Amino acid sequence: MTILPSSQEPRWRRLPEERPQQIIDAALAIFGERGLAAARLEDIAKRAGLSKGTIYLYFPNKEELFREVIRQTIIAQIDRAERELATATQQSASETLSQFVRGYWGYLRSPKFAALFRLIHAELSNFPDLARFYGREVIERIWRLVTNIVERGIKSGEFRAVDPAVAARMLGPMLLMHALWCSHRDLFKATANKTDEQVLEEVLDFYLHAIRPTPARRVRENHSSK
Amino acid sequence: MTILPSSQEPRWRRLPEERPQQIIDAALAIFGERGLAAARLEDIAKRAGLSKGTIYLYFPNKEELFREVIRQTIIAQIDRAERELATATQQSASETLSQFVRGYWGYLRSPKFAALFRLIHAELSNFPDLARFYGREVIERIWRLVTNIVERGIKSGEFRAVDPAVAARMLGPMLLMHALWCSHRDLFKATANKTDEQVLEEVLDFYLHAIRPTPARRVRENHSSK
Amino acid sequence: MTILPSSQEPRWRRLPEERPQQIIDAALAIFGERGLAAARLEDIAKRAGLSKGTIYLYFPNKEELFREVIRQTIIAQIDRAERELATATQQSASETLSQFVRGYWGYLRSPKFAALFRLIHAELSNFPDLARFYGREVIERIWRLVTNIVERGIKSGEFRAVDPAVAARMLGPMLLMHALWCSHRDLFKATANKTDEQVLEEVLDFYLHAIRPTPARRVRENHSSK
Amino acid sequence: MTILPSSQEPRWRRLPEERPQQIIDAALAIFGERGLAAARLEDIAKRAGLSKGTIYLYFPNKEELFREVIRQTIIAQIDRAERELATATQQSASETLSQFVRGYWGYLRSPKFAALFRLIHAELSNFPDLARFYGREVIERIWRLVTNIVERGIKSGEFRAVDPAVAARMLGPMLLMHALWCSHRDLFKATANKTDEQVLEEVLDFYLHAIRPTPARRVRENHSSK
DNA sequence: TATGAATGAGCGTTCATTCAT
DNA sequence: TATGAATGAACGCTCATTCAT
Repeated sequence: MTILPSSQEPRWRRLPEERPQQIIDAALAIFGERGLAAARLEDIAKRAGLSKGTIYLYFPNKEELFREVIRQTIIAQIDRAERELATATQQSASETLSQFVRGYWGYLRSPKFAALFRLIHAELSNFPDLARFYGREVIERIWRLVTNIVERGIKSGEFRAVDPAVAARMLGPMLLMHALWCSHRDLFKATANKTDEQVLEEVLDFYLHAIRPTPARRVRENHSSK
Repeated sequence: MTILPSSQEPRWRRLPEERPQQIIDAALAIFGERGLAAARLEDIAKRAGLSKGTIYLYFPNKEELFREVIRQTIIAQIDRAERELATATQQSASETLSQFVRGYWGYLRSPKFAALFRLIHAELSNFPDLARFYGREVIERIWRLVTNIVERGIKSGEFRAVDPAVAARMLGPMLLMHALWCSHRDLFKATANKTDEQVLEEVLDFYLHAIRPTPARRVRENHSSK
Repeated sequence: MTILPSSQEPRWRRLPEERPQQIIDAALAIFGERGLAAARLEDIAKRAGLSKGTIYLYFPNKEELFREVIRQTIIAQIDRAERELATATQQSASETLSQFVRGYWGYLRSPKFAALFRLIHAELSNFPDLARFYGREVIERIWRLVTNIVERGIKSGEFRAVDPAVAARMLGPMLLMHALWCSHRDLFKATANKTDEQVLEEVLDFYLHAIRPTPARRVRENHSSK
Repeated sequence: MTILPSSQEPRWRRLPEERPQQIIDAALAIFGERGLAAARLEDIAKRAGLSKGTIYLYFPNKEELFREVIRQTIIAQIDRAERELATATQQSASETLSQFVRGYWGYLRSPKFAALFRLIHAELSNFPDLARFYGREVIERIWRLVTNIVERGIKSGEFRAVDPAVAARMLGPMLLMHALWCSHRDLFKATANKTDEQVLEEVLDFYLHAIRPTPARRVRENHSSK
């Protein structure tokens, strides 16, 4: 910005505009590790490279910081998802699904998601508005998205005639829990000796099997569950 | 101090042996609501109908109480599961699976599980030993159990030739997340207008579809789960 | 209470029933010295021989402690005044007045009053309810009391025909400010080399002169007290 | 920094010389409302239309600012009084007294005095030097002034033979407390339905009655104030 | 065994003070 | 000269833990 930054311009000190995000990032990390109550403002400040008091220049108190952390993280995740989907070329439903799953998996495996998941669940009862926001803007959004893909697959004959809304509900849980397990391979043997890619493929494969077309047509099927 | 009332005191207000369990039950409830850090010993005592100091007669401190709560709850869950399985008559794999799922679902929908799940996840990083214990004794145990059932089903031709360990890993997530959603119908539209039974059937049906035999060979299937 | 307090009964630990008053006394002293905002709870606790946390067993917070200190101090002053007046034998108005003034002066010269006066005035705007309470229960009460005495004196011919309510209003200020000055002889020369008694007599004498009967009629009296 | 706008800048936004007084005025107001400890530098700055840091260009710290506020306010009051007295034409002692009282009353009823009074009393013990300064330069000065007037009145036969120093001490308290009461008519019924003028007249009248000549000698009095 | 008053370390929050711009 | 972002010491308040009864 400045023209001719003379050689000894010593330092630029972080821009105040970055502060809120710096703090939110640090806070998400600490809150994620310790939970709301056990997290110490001092640690958040230290992690953000600031002093305790500075946080209060940008957030009125710990709880509001927490809310903002959750809100921002949710919003960031929505934005990310939307940007990703925007670039999705239209292919077969299976391919679309596969592409979506890979993108989603990337997010589920990030530390930000792990923290968010823990916080949302741990504080569900104390912050019902945040939980509602999360349910509406994240869970349901993904659910509707997958529902659409499945619907398309059914129409095209790629998938069997499941209730798309029901089928869509099954995908998230499998991905999510497997991602959590992959984040703690030391704790859960199930995924201990598999790579992320393997696990992902197993989930996707299993899911596609569940919605693969029933071959029959006229073939005498009677496996109607229940 | 009191003079005289020597021999015949009505001495058994409550069996002291019950105390620890009383406290643990109260603690699980409070910890489940508030989390470890935010839970107040005073509230736990009140809920147990005792006074604060009494807790220290049975547990050395808050953290140890927490550990014991988690341990006991996990152990109780294992016992319960084993007792349940002991009574299981051996039938087709599908029927066994169905029966297991129904029993498991009952547990997943109980408030004790909800509390345990939240606590384990919230304190994962602070109590890795508990998390490991949980992973080993609960997650893996169930995983192996389902693996066995699936293996049996494959052998009997009821299920397709999946990797049973992989297939087994898929069941828990779907049940668990759906149980959580059912516990918060106000937050998640997906299960809002379904009964628990409907949801359970949907999951089971979806799961069985995923492992139903590939019709390819010959179209002679007749396993109709349930 | 205990019969036969055996010799080595080691200590009786202060009775919890005394705690609130202990704290209030200490608080009045510290608040009086430093004011509400500058007083540190820790100092109040130390002065009461307790630890910081103990205060919170009896008062919900600093402000409420302050209110209670003021309330109690006001009430104690009212009680004291009423007890004193109860023993007052009915004599001439002058004598009654003199007796009242001497009693009031004793209170005005006590450190409790000095603290109360400072606090009430310093926090007037922040605690209008307390100020109102003080005005109603202390200032006005004394005012009415003196009004009555003056009225009696007028009827009996001891005093001139002043408006008794107006005359009554003049007494308090003179006593009060002189008491304050006497509490700070180092600061105010005016009372530096006089004893409390002298000052008191001067005020009383001056006041009685102000309401002494106008000689007019024909009576030629000159009972100037003292 | 800026290139070109060289010579003709409109350079005198506000004279820096005014700054200290601006700050002192704002500080007196805020200190008066909140007290020393509870007043926030930020609020003082805002009230002065400046930013927090600027105060430190003129005062080394909060306490020194406070001292300066008190000192300046006291000095201003002295100046004001002296200027006023300088214009006083010499008349009868009663008239001089009356004139003085009216001027003094005007000051006592001003918000500046109310603030000063509260602050001096609230911080008496923490700033004994200021209290001494106030006692010497304000209280005693007025005391001596009134003493002189009374002395003159005694000599002229307008007043009875009181100890002028004693009589002088009685005036301030009555005026001061009545002024305070008039500032809080909502709190003190005594002055609720009187105008400032009425109250002032009542005080003056009462005071003059107290020092009116004793009729004893000969019943030739004619001073009746006003 | 059970109580609950007392303690004091610990943390959230405020705000006087500093300092780079 | 003026700003206001940043700091960190200080203090109110909480609550796990202790202990006399």
